[in-house]
Amino acid sequence: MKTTESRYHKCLYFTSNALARKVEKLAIESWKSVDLSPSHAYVLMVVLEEPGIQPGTLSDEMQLTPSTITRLIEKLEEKKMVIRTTEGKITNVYPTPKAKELQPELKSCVADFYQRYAAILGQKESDQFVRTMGAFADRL
Amino acid sequence: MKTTESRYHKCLYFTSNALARKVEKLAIESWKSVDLSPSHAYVLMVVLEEPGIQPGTLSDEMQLTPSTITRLIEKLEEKKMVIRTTEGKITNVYPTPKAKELQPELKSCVADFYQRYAAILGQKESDQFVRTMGAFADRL
DNA sequence: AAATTTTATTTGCATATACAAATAAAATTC
DNA sequence: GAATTTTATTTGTATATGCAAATAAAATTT
Repeated sequence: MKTTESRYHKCLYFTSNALARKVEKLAIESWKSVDLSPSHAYVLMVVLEEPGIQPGTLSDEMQLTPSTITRLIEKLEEKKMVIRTTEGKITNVYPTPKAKELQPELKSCVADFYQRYAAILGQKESDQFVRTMGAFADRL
Repeated sequence: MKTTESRYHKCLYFTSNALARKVEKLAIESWKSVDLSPSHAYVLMVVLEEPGIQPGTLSDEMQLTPSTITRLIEKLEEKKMVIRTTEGKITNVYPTPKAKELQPELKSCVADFYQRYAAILGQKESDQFVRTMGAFADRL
């Protein structure tokens, strides 16, 4: 009897990547309606909640490198969702009116995404799982 | 009081990606000694365990797309770690003697990686966590 | 206040991955 | 057995992300 299908399923590397890829797919579906990737949508939502936030703060909060944040913001700027103002060495990122209009829709994407995975994984179980995963991630 | 640092930490999208990025970094360290990325090392290890394995099987097992598997194999071929033989529409991937020599070293990288995260997260806790994560990933 | 160091951001480049299309062979249907 | 469909793999292209270097401004030191 072959057991190939579970050969590396016990490894943290394999498993965390496989999970992230599957979650990514699910998330893409949920944010399709706003024509934004999940990453872009998250950045935008943070900017909406904290207008004028600096890229460095976004980088810290989202645990993405500054260069990645720059690229995400550039794209959002192209889409007229945010504007950047630079004064000296600091940059502030503000949502545009267009982004503010979109905010309810973004919130419904969050809700849709949550519904999707809670439906599959269970509400309590998935909540607990996300908490645990967050705690493990913080420790690494 | 600001709570920005945990704003999206409750979301499966954010958390699974953050975890995967951190695990990736840890894994890169562990495989540095064999000059292979974790993905390449995993493919190679599967090929070593199952010489002649087909790309499609690797794709199924590793839950990566066929095109990604092709690229990973190409790189391993450049590094003279595997050879491909094609007969009709099927391709078989075999480890080279060089790869076979490296096998013990690869195994010690796996062990090193496990040690690293078990040291941080705890052995039992991390084992349990990986099992849980695998189960959730399978359900998605 | 000039020189140095630190901080914030962006840019250049590299890598991993995916999707869709292309290719080509095998299997199935008629 | 010819035509069609399915299967296996590769290729072209796009995206997300990171690291290291470049820029440039602010803060600190001397």
